[in-house]
Amino acid sequence: MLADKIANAELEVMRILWRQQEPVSSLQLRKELEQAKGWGKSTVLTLLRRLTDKEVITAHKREVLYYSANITEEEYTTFHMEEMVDKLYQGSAKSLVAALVEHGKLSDEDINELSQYFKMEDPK
Amino acid sequence: MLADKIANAELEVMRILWRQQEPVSSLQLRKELEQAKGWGKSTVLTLLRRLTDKEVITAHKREVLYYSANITEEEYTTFHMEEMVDKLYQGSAKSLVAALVEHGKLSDEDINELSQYFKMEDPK
DNA sequence: AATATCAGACTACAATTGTAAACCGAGATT
DNA sequence: AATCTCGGTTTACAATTGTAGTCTGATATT
Repeated sequence: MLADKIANAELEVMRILWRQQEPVSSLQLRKELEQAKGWGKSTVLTLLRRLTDKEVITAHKREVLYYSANITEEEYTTFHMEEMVDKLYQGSAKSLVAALVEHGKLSDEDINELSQYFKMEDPK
Repeated sequence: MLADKIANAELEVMRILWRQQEPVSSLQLRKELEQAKGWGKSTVLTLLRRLTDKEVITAHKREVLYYSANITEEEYTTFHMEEMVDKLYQGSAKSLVAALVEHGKLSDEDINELSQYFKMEDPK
């Protein structure tokens, strides 16, 4: 519902939550993000608050706060993919794929695998 | 060079410039954008100034100012596509295409056409 | 010449974002 | 009891963005 607008920095937080199935404690989030991104404690907590405000995540109180995502990574990803297809390729996913091929972003193997994949799809 | 960060509103301006081959006058840009987006004169001129500052477009003085893009739409599109593949699919264009298929964003026809297209690619 | 018009420059201002310092209250330590 | 620690909250602050009002100088009009 609320893939509203997740800022880039906020997305880093989401990534960690998505990689976990269970709620993640503020402590762990801080540890990972201070490590990975060099962010200070306040920075991480601010991002968590903003995400909570946006209702993208929910906080559960225990000894410390635990956070869990309200949207799955796939929901978010899909949402943005569509946005980009609309924005950059006027809604034509085909154009996007064609452009990927043009620019050599798909290797021969990729194309082979995808061809196979295509055949299996749409069993209609 | 400078696909730096084109804001969404600025992108609307770029679209018009890209659809034209020749430089476009401020007057025409204003007319089209006031029409299409309901923006006021100052808004359009501000966007033009910001794009000029970012060196994404160049202004040429005549009777009025004429603007032309410094990057092509394709350059911009490619840039952002890559960004998204990295950001959402850890650099795997294949995953992106697979997701498009999963989500039914590619019709049977699309897939057929693309299969053909694939075969013709990579003549290596 | 006096004045109206209008393109373009300058200024504005709230919302969002990246990044964090300051502070506060409860539990741990002396 | 006094103090230290440390999660969590509040406040901060510059940059970017969306959106535009105001000012200025040149050209057009009377």
